Amino acid sequence: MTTSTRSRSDIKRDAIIQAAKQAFQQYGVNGTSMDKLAKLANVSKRTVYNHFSAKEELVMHLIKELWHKTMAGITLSYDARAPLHDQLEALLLAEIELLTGEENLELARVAFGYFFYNPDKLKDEIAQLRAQKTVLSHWLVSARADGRLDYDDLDYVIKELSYLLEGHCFWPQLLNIEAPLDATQRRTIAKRTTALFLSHYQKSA
Amino acid sequence: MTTSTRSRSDIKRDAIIQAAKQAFQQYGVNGTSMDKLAKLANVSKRTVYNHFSAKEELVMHLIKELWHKTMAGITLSYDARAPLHDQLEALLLAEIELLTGEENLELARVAFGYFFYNPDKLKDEIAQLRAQKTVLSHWLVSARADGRLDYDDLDYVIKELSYLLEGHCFWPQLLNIEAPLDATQRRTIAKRTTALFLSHYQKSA
DNA sequence: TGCAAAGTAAACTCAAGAGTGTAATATGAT
DNA sequence: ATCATATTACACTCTTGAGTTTACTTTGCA
Repeated sequence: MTTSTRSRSDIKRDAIIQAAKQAFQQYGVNGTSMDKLAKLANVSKRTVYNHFSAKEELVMHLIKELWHKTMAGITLSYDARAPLHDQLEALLLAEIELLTGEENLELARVAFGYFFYNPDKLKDEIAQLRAQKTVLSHWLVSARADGRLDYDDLDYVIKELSYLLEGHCFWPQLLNIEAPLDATQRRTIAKRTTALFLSHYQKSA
Repeated sequence: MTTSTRSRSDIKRDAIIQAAKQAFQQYGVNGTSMDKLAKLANVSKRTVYNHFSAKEELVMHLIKELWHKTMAGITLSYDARAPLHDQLEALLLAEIELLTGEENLELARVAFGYFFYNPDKLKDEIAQLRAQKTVLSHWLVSARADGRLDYDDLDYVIKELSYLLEGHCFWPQLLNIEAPLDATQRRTIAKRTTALFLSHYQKSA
């Protein structure tokens, strides 16, 4: 059957992609030669080039694939009747799950090694990333409009929250200097960050 | 005079170091060939190798030099009579100056590009870095002992403060996605971070 | 069985980059 | 003037890695 033919090719392709993902994370794009990659994928070098005409193409493919996986974003909107605390905690927890997700870290590591010395290319990507922060910002705006939060600079406040989360969940893991967080630790961070945030910004009637 | 002989050699040496510092930051260690470096330093390649027997030696020299410059740390201790707010703000501002200092960013960029795929080597360096956080931790311990702060987990609280500062002053600048902060911005961050922190942890006797 | 698409192995080209050897030159001290 | 030392230009070796060529094999389908 046609499925089968397509299948063999796809199996090879997947092997290449898997090997690339793993090798690029571990050794970096520059640290992974196409020969090494082919060996890791149990595939001949020529086959690699039959699927991806150049190394750069493979890199880009990976980044985009991982990016789309990560983009399965958060859906949660402001509820005027529920306690602020619970809502924010849930929202932060969702953000944390996103940050700590293996897909996100994988993406970050590959992209990072690739874009570190190409800040111009990087800026465009970051712009897209920032656009995604809208769930949190919607919630913050709604809560303020509802008279339950009191802050003046939305962007700054978003940064405060983001930096707290990223500091705990993203940078140390990206650099492999801290082990990935388990569910309990993630909950704790969501809780404490919520507490810290609300004790400063919740409107004291 | 001997000074003069030493001088010519030193001039060359300095030129090499300057060029390396600048090139390693801009293109990364791997992105800077020794030929390119020699050309940038206006020095023959052979002279580079006369001063540094290998590229790695040059990299290490740079990292150590920058490290020592950065280590001219902060001196500030807890004062039972002064307002908490003023003390913390001053302390944070000092930390911010350290983080945003060109030396620190230079160090970080070079080290980063170098250690990113050597997490093992990196861990040792980080250990030293963490040991330096003692000024802040002394202050926090003293203020709690004096009954003016209320927190349970010192390490966590230090992390909260560090992450807020790093998020604002370090990571974006490291990645060149945000312009360096001017004095006003630095003060603002110190102020707001102090406010956020104290509204949660100051003992409301 | 036979054909077409995909895969394979290995030798190849080409470029770049680390590091060396050497002979000639510049510089500063005596 | 002379001598030691540092610097230079440049050709060289060696290795690595990207991408190609070619001749051969496997696989699955008709």
